[in-house]
Amino acid sequence: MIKNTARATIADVARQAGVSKATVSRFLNHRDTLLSAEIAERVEVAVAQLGYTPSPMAQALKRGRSRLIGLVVADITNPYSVAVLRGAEKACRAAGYLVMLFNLGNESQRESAAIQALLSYQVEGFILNTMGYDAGVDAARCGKPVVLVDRLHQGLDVDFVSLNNKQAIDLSAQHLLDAGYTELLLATEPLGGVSSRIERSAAFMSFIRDHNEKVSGCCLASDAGAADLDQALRALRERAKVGRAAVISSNAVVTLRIVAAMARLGWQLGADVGLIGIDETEWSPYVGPGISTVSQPTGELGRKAAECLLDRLQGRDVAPRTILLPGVLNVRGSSDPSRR
Amino acid sequence: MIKNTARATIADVARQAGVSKATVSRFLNHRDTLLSAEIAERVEVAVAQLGYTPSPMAQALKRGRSRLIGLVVADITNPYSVAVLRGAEKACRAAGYLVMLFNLGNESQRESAAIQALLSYQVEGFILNTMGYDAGVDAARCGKPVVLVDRLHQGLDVDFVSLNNKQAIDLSAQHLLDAGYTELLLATEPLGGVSSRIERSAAFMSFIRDHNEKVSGCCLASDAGAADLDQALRALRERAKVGRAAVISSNAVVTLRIVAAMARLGWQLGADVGLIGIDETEWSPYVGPGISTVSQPTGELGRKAAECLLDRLQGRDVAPRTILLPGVLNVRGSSDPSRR
DNA sequence: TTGTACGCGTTATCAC
DNA sequence: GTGATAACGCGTACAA
Repeated sequence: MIKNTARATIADVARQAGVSKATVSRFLNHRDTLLSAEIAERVEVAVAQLGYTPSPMAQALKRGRSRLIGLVVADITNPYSVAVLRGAEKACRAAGYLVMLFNLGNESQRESAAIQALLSYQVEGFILNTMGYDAGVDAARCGKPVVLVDRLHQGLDVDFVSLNNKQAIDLSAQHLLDAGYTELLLATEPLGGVSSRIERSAAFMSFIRDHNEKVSGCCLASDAGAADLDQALRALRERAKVGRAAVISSNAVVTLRIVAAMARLGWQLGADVGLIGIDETEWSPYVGPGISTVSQPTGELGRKAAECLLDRLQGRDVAPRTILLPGVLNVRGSSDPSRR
Repeated sequence: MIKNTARATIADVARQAGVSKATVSRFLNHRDTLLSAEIAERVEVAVAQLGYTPSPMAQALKRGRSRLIGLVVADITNPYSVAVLRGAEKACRAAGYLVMLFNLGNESQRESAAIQALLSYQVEGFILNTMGYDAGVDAARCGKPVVLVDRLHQGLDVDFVSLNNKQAIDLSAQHLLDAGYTELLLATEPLGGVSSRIERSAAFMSFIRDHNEKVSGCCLASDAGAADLDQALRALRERAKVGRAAVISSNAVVTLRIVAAMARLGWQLGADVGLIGIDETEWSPYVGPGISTVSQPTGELGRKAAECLLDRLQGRDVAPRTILLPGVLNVRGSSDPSRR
């Protein structure tokens, strides 16, 4: 194994090229500030020979710019977060930034610690997809730009990128209604101040109110155990005696819980109880008769988030923007038994 | 919104406490080197008042230690990688290290760039779950410890943590055999020099040889399109005229492809063709009659990888270790039609 | 156009 | 015990 080949420093390059460090630095940073072509040549060669790359650490220390962006996700296990992450990371990389990822593993009390850690590494801005228990505030307080994804933070008036929750819920509910389901249940994780959950519930209740002659429904916001969920589904079907019952699940995690409950109850997806879930996944088409979904434009959400941030990093100081992207309906057997 | 509160520096603390920077530094780093209790008190108070935290950047610059670990994954979309990542990140964090994640998005040519980027941020070591196209070598060349997860790199003799592929394949094949399947197919992505794929294929062929009186089988290593996969499955079933046919898929991605093919062909999982996949997923129990799997101890794999690295970071210089963890069988309907 | 000298925030080595 | 001081690798006034 070859030994510790210490990284070449700017001093090494300077020596090799027979110039001063300042000259090398200038060559690297502002090539426009014309240096004699001959010197430039010499430096260029030296850089190539030594395989020199500037130390971002030292650069960050000197100018405060680290070319680092902090990305905090509540739960990396959630495919939604990963998909958004991919889009954001790609956009940041294209702009010459490196993303430092911090995963909370659903321990929201670690949020402040995460921000602090990232802050200490001089990240220039944040993309936050977290619970928002007053942690993003720390970031904003330091004057670093912040973009929120999917979840608003109380008292934080910054750029926000998200699925258009109202549109997505309306799309789902209207589809269910069109498919002949009349008794609806929105299943979500406990609201707990998470804006997307709250918005989806509100949109759902609003839809129900607006269509109360044709359909009725209610919300189940809980992390309740299996027994409780089974009970809720039984009750739902009970209520639907005259019509047909269906569930809208507010994300992929909940969708899987509903599927598990249906399996326990021995009910057929679509036939016994309809189901449509927000969040498209790779497995949606293959579970039972296929699970209907509303796909989020996750890659695009991530890209937009990154764009907002980069925008501000380049100095544009505009009013906080809210970017809402529409979901797309994927109809499958779980909301249309005729399909299988 | 409150303005740019610049981070407090060690100099600020020193001034506030009426001591020198050196004293503050000593207080922070080696508290053992006794300082007068009175001074220690003063510094402690000043640190608290100013909410001072050392700048990892400056520390890294000075001592070369960044408390950063570079983690490169081939594809963050792969749940396996994410699960390993979680385990590793947790262990690193517990040891006071921050993980910098780099996702290749399956563009293996970016591997070298990733290592370079991470290297420039002075990461102290690497955990690599990548194709291994001679990139880890860069890392090792710099004398930084490297741990490989799941995939060996040619010419890189370092710590290696992985599923025991032979055990996992034997477990799968034996189970299929016990369940009455006699014509087996191992479906994998193109081998392409990826050690885990190669090992799984080899273990499979070895199993077939060792049990050739009871069972026969072959490998399908391809990223072939839908038509080709369908064709391969038809051929498989053809060969199994006298007995029953089953597929072992070498990871979750391939499992989903097989499921899709079965759906296209209108065949029943388990009854028409058996299936068992390496990699347990959250959806396995709910696709068709449930998909049998071999779960990898992903969290543990990540933890072990981190431990190996931290070990060397603390100076232990031992011979490269190979840690193989066993898989666990989850029998479901896809390999045991009686279950549903 | 190019080089010198200083400072970014730390830590380590010396004196005191 | 404690305080100057130099250095880590870099960027940039300033002088030349």
